[in-house]
Amino acid sequence: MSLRHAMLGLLTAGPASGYDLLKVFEISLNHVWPATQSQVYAELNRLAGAGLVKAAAEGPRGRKEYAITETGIAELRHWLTEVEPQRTHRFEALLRVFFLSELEPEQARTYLERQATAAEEDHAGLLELRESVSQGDDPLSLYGNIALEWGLRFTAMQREWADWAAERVASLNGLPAHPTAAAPPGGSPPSGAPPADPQADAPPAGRPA
Amino acid sequence: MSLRHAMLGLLTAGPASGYDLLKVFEISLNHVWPATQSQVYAELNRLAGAGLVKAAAEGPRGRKEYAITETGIAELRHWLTEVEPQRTHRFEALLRVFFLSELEPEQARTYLERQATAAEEDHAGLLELRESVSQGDDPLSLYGNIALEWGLRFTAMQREWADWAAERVASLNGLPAHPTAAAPPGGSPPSGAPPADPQADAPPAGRPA
DNA sequence: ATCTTACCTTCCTATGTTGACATGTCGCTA
DNA sequence: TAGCGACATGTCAACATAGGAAGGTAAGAT
Repeated sequence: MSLRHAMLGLLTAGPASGYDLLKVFEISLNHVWPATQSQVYAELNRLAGAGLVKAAAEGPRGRKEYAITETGIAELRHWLTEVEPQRTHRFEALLRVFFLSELEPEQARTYLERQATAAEEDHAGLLELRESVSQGDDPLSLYGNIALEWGLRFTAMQREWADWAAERVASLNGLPAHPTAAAPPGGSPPSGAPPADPQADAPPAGRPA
Repeated sequence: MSLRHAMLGLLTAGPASGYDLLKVFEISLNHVWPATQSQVYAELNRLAGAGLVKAAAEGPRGRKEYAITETGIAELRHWLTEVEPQRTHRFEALLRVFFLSELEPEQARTYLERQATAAEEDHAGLLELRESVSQGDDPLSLYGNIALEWGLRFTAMQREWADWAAERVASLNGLPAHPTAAAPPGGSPPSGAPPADPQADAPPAGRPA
């Protein structure tokens, strides 16, 4: 039940309405723990029923603000410290890789290259995000920055892996080499984007001691 | 509906029963796309109803083998090439990071250190897996290797990030430095484990061009 | 000969998740 | 002042996921 705790966590920053929380989910939590409107409102009512949050104020258009209670904070802390995080994840993009042998090698390479592009776009988006919040008057909190850093490293890793994999598929199938990533339509090379892997044959992951 | 396609994908390797598929999910697909028994059997029936697989044989103990049909293969290819992979993921371990400010810095560091340990264990498990399959008579298929490489890079990244984050939390809160990872109980340093980040202040992710 | 351990499927309940639909309010502006 | 867009909540049906109970069969070990 992570949704519940995500909402409790958001409410520690101050009272908010379902609508407010929804915005946060859409904007900043979307790639970490997506939630829909129906989930948020329903969970808010359950949370209130369980005494973990309480209605704090009523606003203009039927707006209802909720605040986290002491019980709610205790529950959040308990979750953070005592409950084991779930270890299994679902990676649809990776699942597909297992079955890429059903396609022609060139199609497989196309798929991997698309993954690389997508990862690079995500990476660029996060870099922008970092800039925009750094310029605000108060710097992102420590933990916000740590989470952002995770995103940067993850997207960089994805990009490098997909590039490596695409090249491997190509070279093992005698496909013509691609012109080392067609220059982006913008013109000058974007700085801050993770560079492609230098060599394609030696995976750098399981490093020697 | 990725479960459906995962099952189709597995059936391209040859006919199998629900039980067989279940084993594959438990053993090799568990960290990519977990599935339960109730899901697998139910989906198999739906798949058969939709003509994407067909009952191929009846075995000893009520065992029913299914084989993928032409329609099924076409559907799998369609999914691989035409359907956009889902871009949003749920990372519970990362979600928690957003709310770590609710804890004492030392507790937050403990959490991050546990993440680092878990990532290292996962990494070690994958290295073992790679050894065990490399020693088998036929090498893992190209795409199996590519997926495995993803896992190795992912766990290495997680480990490095968590180490970095734990140190950052400590240093920004004046916590005593830990003795650079207590020596593992085994004795000699394990080779193959990803090394800790050299310096703790300069995140290497958003590399300059 | 019996016992245990896999093998193998079906059914059930509870919970989580999605997407759509329904409903209404307030503030701005053409 | 009419209309539009943002604000704001609620409900519903369908599907996905988790976990377990129940039931039975075959093979191998003691």
